[in-house]
Amino acid sequence: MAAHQVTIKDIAKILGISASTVSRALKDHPDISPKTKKMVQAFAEKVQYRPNALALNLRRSKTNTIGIILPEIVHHFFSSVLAGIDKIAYAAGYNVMICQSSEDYDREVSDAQALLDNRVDGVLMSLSKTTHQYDHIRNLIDHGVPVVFFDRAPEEIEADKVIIDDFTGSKIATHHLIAIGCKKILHLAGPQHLSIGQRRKEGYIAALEENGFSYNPEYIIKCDTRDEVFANAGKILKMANEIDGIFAVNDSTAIAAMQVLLKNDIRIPEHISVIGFGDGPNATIAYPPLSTVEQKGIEMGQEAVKLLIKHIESENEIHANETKILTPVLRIRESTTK
Amino acid sequence: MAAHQVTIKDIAKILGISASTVSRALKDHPDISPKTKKMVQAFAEKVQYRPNALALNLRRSKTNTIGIILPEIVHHFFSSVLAGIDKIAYAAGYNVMICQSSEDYDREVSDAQALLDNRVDGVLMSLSKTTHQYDHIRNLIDHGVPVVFFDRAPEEIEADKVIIDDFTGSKIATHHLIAIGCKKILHLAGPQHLSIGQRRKEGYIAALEENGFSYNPEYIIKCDTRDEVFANAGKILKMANEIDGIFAVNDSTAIAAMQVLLKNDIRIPEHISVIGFGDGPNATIAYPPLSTVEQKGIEMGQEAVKLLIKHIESENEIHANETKILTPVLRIRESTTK
DNA sequence: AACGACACCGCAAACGTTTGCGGTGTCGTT
DNA sequence: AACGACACCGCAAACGTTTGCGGTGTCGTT
Repeated sequence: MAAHQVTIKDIAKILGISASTVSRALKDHPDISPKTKKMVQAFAEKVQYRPNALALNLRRSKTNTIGIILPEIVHHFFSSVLAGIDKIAYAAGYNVMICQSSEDYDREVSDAQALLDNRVDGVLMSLSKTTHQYDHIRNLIDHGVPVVFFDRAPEEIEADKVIIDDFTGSKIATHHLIAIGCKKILHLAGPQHLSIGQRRKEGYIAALEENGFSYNPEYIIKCDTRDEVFANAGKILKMANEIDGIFAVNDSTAIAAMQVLLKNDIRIPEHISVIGFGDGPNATIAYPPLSTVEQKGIEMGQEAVKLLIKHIESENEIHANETKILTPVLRIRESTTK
Repeated sequence: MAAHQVTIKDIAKILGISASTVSRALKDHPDISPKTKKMVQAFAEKVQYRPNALALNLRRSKTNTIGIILPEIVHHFFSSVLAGIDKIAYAAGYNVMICQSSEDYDREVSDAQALLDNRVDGVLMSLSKTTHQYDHIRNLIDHGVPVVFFDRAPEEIEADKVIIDDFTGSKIATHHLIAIGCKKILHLAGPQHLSIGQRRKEGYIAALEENGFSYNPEYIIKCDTRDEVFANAGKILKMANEIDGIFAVNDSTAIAAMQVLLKNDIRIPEHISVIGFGDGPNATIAYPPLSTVEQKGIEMGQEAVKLLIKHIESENEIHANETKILTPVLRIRESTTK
C-alpha cells in the first residue's frame, strides 16, 4: 500500500516508448499511430492513470482553483453563498479553496497572500468588518488575479461586484412598517464604514423622509449582533414605550430584539412591529415568525462565480468591470401582521 | 499590471548568481557567505519575492492542503465543523480545499478523485446519505492519503474517526423525557444504513427498555428533515392523541414537528414534550426553546483535523487508527419543562 | 535513382523549486 | 613547496507534465 501514483514516465518505461508519445497518445494527438494510441490508452485505463494536477498546474500556471475569502463560515447567509459558488464552480471544473477571515483584517491579508502563493485562478471575496485598507486586494489584482466581490464590497476598488440593493431593501422594509401604522421606528444599524451598513441606514432614512417623518438620530443604535442586542437591552427597553417599530440590519439582531422585548412582556407585533433583513431559516423558526427582506445567498454566490469564471476565461481581452445588483423582496410574516 | 511574480531565477539573473545560491541564501544555508545572504535577502524583500507554491508542491509532492468532503455546507452543524477545522488548519499552516457532496454518492466519488489528483496531504470526510460502498475511500487510503472521518463514518473502513456517542446521547434524551413523565414517545428517525441514524434509534430503544417500557415499532417513523415532517404531518397528527413525547433525530426535525403540532393547537410541552439532537442556534430561537443534546461541531472539527495532522506529520511511523468519541450533553429548555 | 510527401516518434527545454555533489579559491601548516 | 582544511558557489538532475522541433522510415512518383 501507499502505492505511488503511476505517471506518464512509468507508462513510457513499461511500454518502451517516450513520455512525449504517451502524453500525445492520451490526448489523441494526430501525430500518433492508431496502434500506439490504443496500446497507451488501454494500458493507462488498466493502471488507472490520472494526470498529476500539481505538474499540470506548474506547467500552465493555471490551477483550476478559485479562492474564496469570507468573514465567517458559520453564518447562514455566507454558507449559502458558498453553496451557490460550489455548485457552479464544480460544474465548470473548478476546485474551491476557502479561507475565513473571522472578521480579522490581518487574517484577511494573509489569506490573500496564501491564495496568491497558490496561484488560484481568481478570488471571490467578501470584506471583513475590520478591513479599512485594501493593499492586499490591489496586490492580487496587480498580479493578474481577477477578483469579484460579493455582499461586502469596497467602493475604492475597481472590480466586479455582486451586491444586493441594500438601500432599496431597507427602504421597502421601512415603508412596510409605516404602511402598517408605525410612526416611531428604531433602527438597529450595522457598522457605518461598510457600505452595507451605511446603505441600509440610508434606505431607512429615505423611507422616513418620503413619508414626511422627521428623522431622529436617537432612533439609530449601532447594534448588529445578538450579543450587542443583549448588551444594549437596557437602552432598547427604555425606548420601548416610545417606539412602535424596529427595523434591524439583519435577522439575528431582529430576533434577539424580539426575545428581549417578549421577556419584558412587550407584545409583538401588537405593541412593537419588528422587521429584519436577510431571510435565513431563523426567520421562519423565530417566534413570532419574522418579517424580513429576502437576500438570496445562493443566487449571489452563483452570480459572483459566474462573473469570475467569465473573467478568468476571457483571457487577455479587455475586461470591463460589472456590478450586479440583486433586488431584494419583502417577506411578510407575523412579526408585522397586526 | 498583471505583472508576473518574481522567481528565484529572476533574482539569480539580476544578481548575477545561480538559482541554487539564491535558494540557499533565502533559507539561511551555512554554505552561503554572509555577504551574499544579505544581498539576496535584501533584494528578495525589496521585490517582495514569494516562493511559488505550485513548484514547491511538485518538488516535495506535498501540498500543505487538507481536502474536506462533507454533505452540505448550508447546515449549521457542518459549517461549525468547517469553522473548527479551518481554525486549527490555518494555525498549523495548512490550506483547506472543500467539496460538498450534496448527499450524492457520485459527487462524493468524483470529489475524492479530485482531491487525490490534487495530491492533498490528507482528507477529512463525512459520508453522504446515499453512500453505500467505499471503493473511492479505499482508493485514497491505498494511495497513501490519510483519511479521518467525522460524524458520519463507515464501520467497514479502518481509519481515524471522530464521532459523538450517539447511542448515549439519545439514551440521555429519552431518559429525560421519561423522567418528566412521558410514557409514549415517538421517535423521528434518521436513515438506518448510517450508523448515526441506527445508534440514535438504539439509544432510544435502550432507554425505553431500561425503564421497563415495551418498545413499539409503530412509534418509530423514518423522518429526518423539515420537508419530511410536513410530508408526514398527517401521520404524526393522527398519533398526537396517543403520544406524550417526541424524540427527533435532529433539531430541525424537532422544530418542524413543534410547528406542525402548535398549528393544530397541541401545546408544548403541556401536551407533548419535544426534544431534539444537535443544539444549533435554531434551538434557542425556536418556540418554545428546544431541549436538545449538544453536539459540538467546532470541537469535532478541531479534533478531526488534529488527528489528521498528527497522521500526516508522523510520516512513516506505523499508524494506529484512533476513534475519538465526544460525549454529548443534555440541554434542557422549555420544550420539556412542564 | 532520386526526390518529396507523409506518418510517426523522441529530444530537449520549460514551468519554479531544491539539493547532492563536485569544483575553485584562499588560507595556514609542515 | 605541497598539502589539507575550509568557505563558498554552481551544475545538473529531479518532481510530472507539455510541446516545438527535428529526425527517421516508408511510400509513391517522376
